[in-house]
Amino acid sequence: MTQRAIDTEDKAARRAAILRAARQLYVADGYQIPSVARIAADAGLAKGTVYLYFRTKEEIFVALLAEEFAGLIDDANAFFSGDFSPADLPGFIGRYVEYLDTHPELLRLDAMAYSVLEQNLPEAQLRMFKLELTHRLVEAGKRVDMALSLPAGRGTQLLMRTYALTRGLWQSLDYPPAMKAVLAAPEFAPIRPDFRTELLAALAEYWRGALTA
Amino acid sequence: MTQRAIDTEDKAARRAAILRAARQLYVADGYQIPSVARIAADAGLAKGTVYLYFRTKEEIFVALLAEEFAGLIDDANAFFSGDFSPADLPGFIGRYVEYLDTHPELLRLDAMAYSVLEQNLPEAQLRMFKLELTHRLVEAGKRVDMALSLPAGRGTQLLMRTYALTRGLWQSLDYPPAMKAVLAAPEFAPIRPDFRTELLAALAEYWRGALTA
Amino acid sequence: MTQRAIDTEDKAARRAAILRAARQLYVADGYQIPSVARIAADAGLAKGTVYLYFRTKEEIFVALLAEEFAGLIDDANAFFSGDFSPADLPGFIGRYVEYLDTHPELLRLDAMAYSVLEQNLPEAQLRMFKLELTHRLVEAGKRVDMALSLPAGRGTQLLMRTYALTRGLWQSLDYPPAMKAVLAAPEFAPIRPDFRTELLAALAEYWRGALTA
Amino acid sequence: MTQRAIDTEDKAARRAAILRAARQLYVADGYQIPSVARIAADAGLAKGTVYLYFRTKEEIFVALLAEEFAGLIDDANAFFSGDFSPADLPGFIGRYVEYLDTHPELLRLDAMAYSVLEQNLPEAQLRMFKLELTHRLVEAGKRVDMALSLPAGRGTQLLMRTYALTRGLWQSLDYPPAMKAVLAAPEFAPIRPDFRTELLAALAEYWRGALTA
DNA sequence: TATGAATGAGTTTTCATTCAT
DNA sequence: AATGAATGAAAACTCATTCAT
Repeated sequence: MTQRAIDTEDKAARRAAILRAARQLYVADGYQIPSVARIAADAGLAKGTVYLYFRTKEEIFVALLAEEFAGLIDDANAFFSGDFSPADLPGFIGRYVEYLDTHPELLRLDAMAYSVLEQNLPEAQLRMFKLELTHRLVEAGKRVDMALSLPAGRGTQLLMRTYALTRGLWQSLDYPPAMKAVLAAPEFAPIRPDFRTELLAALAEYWRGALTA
Repeated sequence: MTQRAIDTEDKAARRAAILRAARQLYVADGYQIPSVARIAADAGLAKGTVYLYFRTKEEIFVALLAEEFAGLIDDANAFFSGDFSPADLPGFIGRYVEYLDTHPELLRLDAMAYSVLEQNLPEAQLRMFKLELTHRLVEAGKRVDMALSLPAGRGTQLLMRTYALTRGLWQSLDYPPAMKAVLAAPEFAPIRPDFRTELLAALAEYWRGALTA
Repeated sequence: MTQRAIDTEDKAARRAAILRAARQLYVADGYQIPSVARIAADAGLAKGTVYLYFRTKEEIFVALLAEEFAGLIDDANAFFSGDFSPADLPGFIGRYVEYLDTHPELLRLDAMAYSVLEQNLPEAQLRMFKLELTHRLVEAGKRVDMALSLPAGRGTQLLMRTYALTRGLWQSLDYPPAMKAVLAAPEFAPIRPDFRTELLAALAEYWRGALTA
Repeated sequence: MTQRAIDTEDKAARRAAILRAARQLYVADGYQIPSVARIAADAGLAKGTVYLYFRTKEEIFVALLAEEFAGLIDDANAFFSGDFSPADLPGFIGRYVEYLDTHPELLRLDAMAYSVLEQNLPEAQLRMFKLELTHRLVEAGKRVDMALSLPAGRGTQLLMRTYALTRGLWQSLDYPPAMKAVLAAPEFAPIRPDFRTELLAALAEYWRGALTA
């Protein structure tokens, strides 16, 4: 990859390579943010080149998060696009959990977002990220409103609360690899239910409460 | 503070001074973990002295977290101690939210727990922390079981899910000071409801769904 | 050992306990100089107490070295005390090597002497150490002179050169435990003869040359 | 030195500058290993730059030692290269002592080798260092074998013992600058012969004994 | 005498970012 | 555009020594 990326397509490929390397290393390293040097090496680029595509390291990870969230919301959108009746709700929840299950880095990156990224990111970039996210979320909320005949804004609210429950449970139930063995001991059983099962149950309860008059 | 902490009481005071300094700096610094040097200076001690009371920096913050959680759970316990009828549930939720409101650093410290502490903390210390937490939680869960005539274990489950929703919402709705002005703009309204109001509403929905046959 | 050491005997016992602990830890730690805290703990004393017996940490190790050297020289003295004919020389060398073999910390402490102790030790203390050593050495040299009918001073010279060859070979042939496995590979054979064998051979050659007209 | 070392030659110059600074400071500091910060400053580089050329501080000093030894052995090789008769042996010893005399840091660095480097150096690096050293030594040994018609391996042995005697005498006779004045007193005369004279005499004795049937 | 609490100097290494080439 | 050499701030932790009790 010594050649120069002249046209837009090449540039997008470089950018994507950086993001891919960042994601892969983040996961491989046990969810420690990798150094720029490693990301660059993994993407087959020089360190300086990374800074032609992202102004700071945080920007890389924000872009990653944006991608992840976009994927999650798009998937929800797709579900609510077609015909939908309230009876399909369990199907939605199931698919949502399924999506999270097949995108394991999403919730891990997310846990980093609050405590690390938002603190160091220049305001303008955080603003952009949040704005895009809001747009997508509101858009998805509207579809929920329609699908379930809810008052305007209610869908967005439900989705936010759904995601809040999700991220909260994840952080309560996910542990670093080294801890897993330790927590397998029976005295920890109460705090070690399976994340997926727990999330399904909790979301079912929440939605039931939310949609009950 | 050239005086020496000889007896147990004085030592506890020193320990408390370190924790106080750590907590205060963490909040003042915009939720960045402060350096040991700053903690020591703030506590009026030399750097080395801090290491007489805590083996590592992480240990300081784990102790802080343990304190915070203990306070929260104790408060819940107190509520469920006396006579309690299911009709008092809104009162419980209200008090819970109130407690969080008067202990603003709790959720901020908590956000650090997953991403920072669990990665760096020696296994033995993390284990102790989790074990104590589990004990308290299970104990509180039992009281909930009794108060609401629930099957064994259900109370713990409800409390965990309640806290998950809480921490998830907090991370979605809390922003660094610098961002608050930016997000006051109307286009961000959907993602900027007041945390307290939002939490009350979301918990009401969750508990309603959870306790509904 | 909480009692106070009032009389001289008790004091000597304390001092000896410190030296014993220092020697033992030095050997146990793979020849790293242990911290004063560990020495104190191992000797059953408080840290501060160690400083009642030795002004600095270096002083402890110099005292240790002095003990070791005294033992070595005394042993040589004992050998040359009785009737002695030049034909007994191989016996002397054998006994000398034997002594080193049964006092494995001697040469290890010695290797530390030049590079560490002599640099940090206050002049007065180093002076005392060297003076005592010189006295013993000259005394032993005199016995050698007599035993072998050598001109005055020659025995001291021979002993110094003997020890020089010894310490030099030791440093060339001794390795940290971790390296021993590595150096067992055949390509290192030339630099890995057995120390004892090598020393015996080298000393035999040296003395032969030295006593040959 | 804001200029960048792009090509191999410039890089070698940087590396050399670091080594030069390290050597000079080691000697100037009274044979204490200097901090990386001081080495960098002395070499006109930033601290981080040093780590572009050496992975650890120990690596710097091992490189220094390797250079010194290579120089010494090469010099011996040069001597034994041409025609050589056993009668030239005093010439060899003289030249060897001469070389040490003109490279005063060699033996001082060497004293550091055993006690400091071998304890902290990663195994792989120590292995490489020892391997290179062994190769050079064996090579030189072979030349000695040929020159003196000795059985295979005997030359290497003689060289090792020669160096052992050298390093041992050095450590017995070299003192930190502060001590020199003190030891000038007449009572220390027996342990203060001139190193050079002493080494010449001792080596002559050793080689005489070694080559005598 | 004995203790052990307190001190704070001292050092290696990492790594995001810049900028000369 | 791309490179990668150079930078230097930043931070945790150790430990010999002191001295109040």
